Amino acid sequence: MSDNPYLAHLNKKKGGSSTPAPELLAKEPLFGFLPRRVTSAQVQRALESDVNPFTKAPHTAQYKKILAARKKLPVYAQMEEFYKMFTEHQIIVMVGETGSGKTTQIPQFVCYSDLPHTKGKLIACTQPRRVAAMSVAKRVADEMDVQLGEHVGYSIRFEDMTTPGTTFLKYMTDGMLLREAMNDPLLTRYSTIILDEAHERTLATDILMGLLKTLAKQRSDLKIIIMSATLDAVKFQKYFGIKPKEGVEGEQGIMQPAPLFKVPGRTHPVEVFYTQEPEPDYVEAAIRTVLMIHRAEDEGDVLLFLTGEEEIEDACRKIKLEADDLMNNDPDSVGPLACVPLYSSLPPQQQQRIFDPAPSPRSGGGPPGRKVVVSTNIAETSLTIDGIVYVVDPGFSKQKVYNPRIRVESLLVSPISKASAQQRAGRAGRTRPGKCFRLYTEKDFMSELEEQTHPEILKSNLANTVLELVKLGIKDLVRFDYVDAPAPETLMRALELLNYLAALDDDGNLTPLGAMMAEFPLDPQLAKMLIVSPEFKCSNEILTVVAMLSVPNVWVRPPSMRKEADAAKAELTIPNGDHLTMLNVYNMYMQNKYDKNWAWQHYLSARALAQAENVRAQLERTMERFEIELVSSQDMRTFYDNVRKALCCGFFMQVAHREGEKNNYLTVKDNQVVGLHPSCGLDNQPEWVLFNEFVLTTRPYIRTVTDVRPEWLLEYAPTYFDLSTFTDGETKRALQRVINKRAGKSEVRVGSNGDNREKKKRKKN
DNA sequence: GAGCACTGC
Repeated sequence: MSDNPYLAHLNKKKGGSSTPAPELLAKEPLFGFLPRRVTSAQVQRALESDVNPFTKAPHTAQYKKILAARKKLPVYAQMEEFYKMFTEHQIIVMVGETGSGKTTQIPQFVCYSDLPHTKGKLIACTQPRRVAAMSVAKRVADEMDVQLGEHVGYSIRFEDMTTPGTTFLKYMTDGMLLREAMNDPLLTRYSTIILDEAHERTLATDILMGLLKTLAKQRSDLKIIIMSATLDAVKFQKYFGIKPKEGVEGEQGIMQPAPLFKVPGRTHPVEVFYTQEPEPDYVEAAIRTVLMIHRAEDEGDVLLFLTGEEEIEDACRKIKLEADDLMNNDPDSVGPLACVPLYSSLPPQQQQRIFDPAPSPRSGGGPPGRKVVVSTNIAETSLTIDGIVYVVDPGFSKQKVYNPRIRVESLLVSPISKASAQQRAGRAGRTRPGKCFRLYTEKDFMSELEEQTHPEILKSNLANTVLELVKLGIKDLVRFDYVDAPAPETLMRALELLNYLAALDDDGNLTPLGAMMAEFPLDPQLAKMLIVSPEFKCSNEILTVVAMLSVPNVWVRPPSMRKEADAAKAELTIPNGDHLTMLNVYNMYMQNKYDKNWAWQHYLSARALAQAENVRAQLERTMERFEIELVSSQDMRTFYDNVRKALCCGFFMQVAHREGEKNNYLTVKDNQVVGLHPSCGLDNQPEWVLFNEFVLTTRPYIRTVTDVRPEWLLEYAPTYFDLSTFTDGETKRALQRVINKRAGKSEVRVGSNGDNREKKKRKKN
């Protein structure tokens, strides 16, 4: 038997169902607990104990206080039902609406059943976002009366707040668990894995669901809980269903859906209103509705959902102007209004303003003030604002769309799903009964909106994901058991890219280079150029470029100071490439670190630059692990050329050739007509450019662009630039000329005809 | 001569 002290006792006594002596329980609250066979009565007794069963320290007064609050959570009342289901099944789907306490309580329930601390195992609970993983872990550590980072911890990128050997309950981002799976495909450290917020369908959660479904068959000791919102539960139940007679010849197993554990939420009712007719201009209608609420509805704050920064800032200005007018015209019935914008690129300090209280009445006894938060989707999932009573939902959000044919992800304002509309409405009922005004007709809601928002896996470029899956040992990507399978063309595009980058061989097997690439938290193109950069004596520089490309835009351009911002940018610009400018910006930032105001004075985001520093350090550690040298060229004549050459090794598939005159480029092979983005710092329009991204806004643009030489492309990516694979056109002819010229040059050396001399002469002019 | 919905490694 194991060295489990509780079990050891049990074996001596033969049978542990009789109630143990109180003195024993006082010292060993977990006495008599059988792993995975505990009852809610046992657990409740342990919870009431004066001794912490995990630390053996006496419980604090705070513990008792929190416990009293926990007992009021809906999920607490269903503890017995939970243990019964958990004991009997390997996989459970759980539905718990907001306020049910599922995220904090269920993992603790599992701890008492798994007793992971006696077996050196852990329980993992994944979250789609870092802040959630951190804050929930803190809360649960308090509830369990332990230090955060000891028995209960969290693990997110850049921060591992766990103690190996001590931590047995770990909250983590879904991406982190996926990373761990790449090095331990059986996830042997875990006794139970809980995927929380599965309905959000992040890429990582979707891949994890596929892995866990397979893993459940290989590891009978592993338990899995999928926690989600109501609408998705049936889909997950079916996906994780089992055929009882699977494998038995001649038997047609009947699919048994995974059991559902359902816990009610604790929210207030929200009354939903629709418009009679469709609204032609949703922004105008939204502003009108907010003002109507302000004039006619009882006290309570308003949350308005719009799609982006510009729209939000614009709406805030208009609402403020009109609300001030209303108040001045009718001070006895209309109170003051504060309008607060909210979107992710807003500095944290300004984001905090959403938590400010509503303005007070202008005079004692006057009409109350009201706060209006105008937000992107960030307020739908990531941030909750208490005190919201009214929600205005125009029914749109910006959504990512991926077009595998031209390999471009773009953002498109699109109608939201029913699930999303429901989530938005719910934001009105967190503190008291509320109202939701939908700026579309009920008929449109019923018949036009999709049930669910498309999962990320259907909207993304999967190059990264495919590399991860191959690293995970998934052989047949097309037949992998996805919850929702991506378009075959998306997978083909990803495989093609990875093959050109030599991460996969022609049979789709991972190459040693690909295995290394998969270890970097980067897109494959970036990982590739980082790994090859020592060959060009510029790994220090490429590491910086890669870090800068991994963080949000560092340039700040306030609408009122565009000229100044552009001038500041011009001073830092390196004329033959935006990538080189990024390198320069980072180096200048590091040189001026003693000056706290440097970033601000140069219209740069200090936050983004600090992030780049952080990413750079993390990538540097991974490079050390693989003994990839950090080197720089001392020769200033070749310094930037080396960087440009290394860029070609990763991004040779993202090259465009100038055709015709003003700002007209054609992407190589895909033949998309694009223009240099206005933010581009190139001083002329070079014939060949390499770009980091292709964006589709008012017209197709390429952004973050560097001037490259066609000779480099032919030399470092001969397979991709094999001319027999090109369609006829100016690009092919231009490349052919380069090849002819090179051949000609070598012929000149052996003494050649006048044609080549003629060509050389032309080139000089 | 334009923009950055939101996450994550």
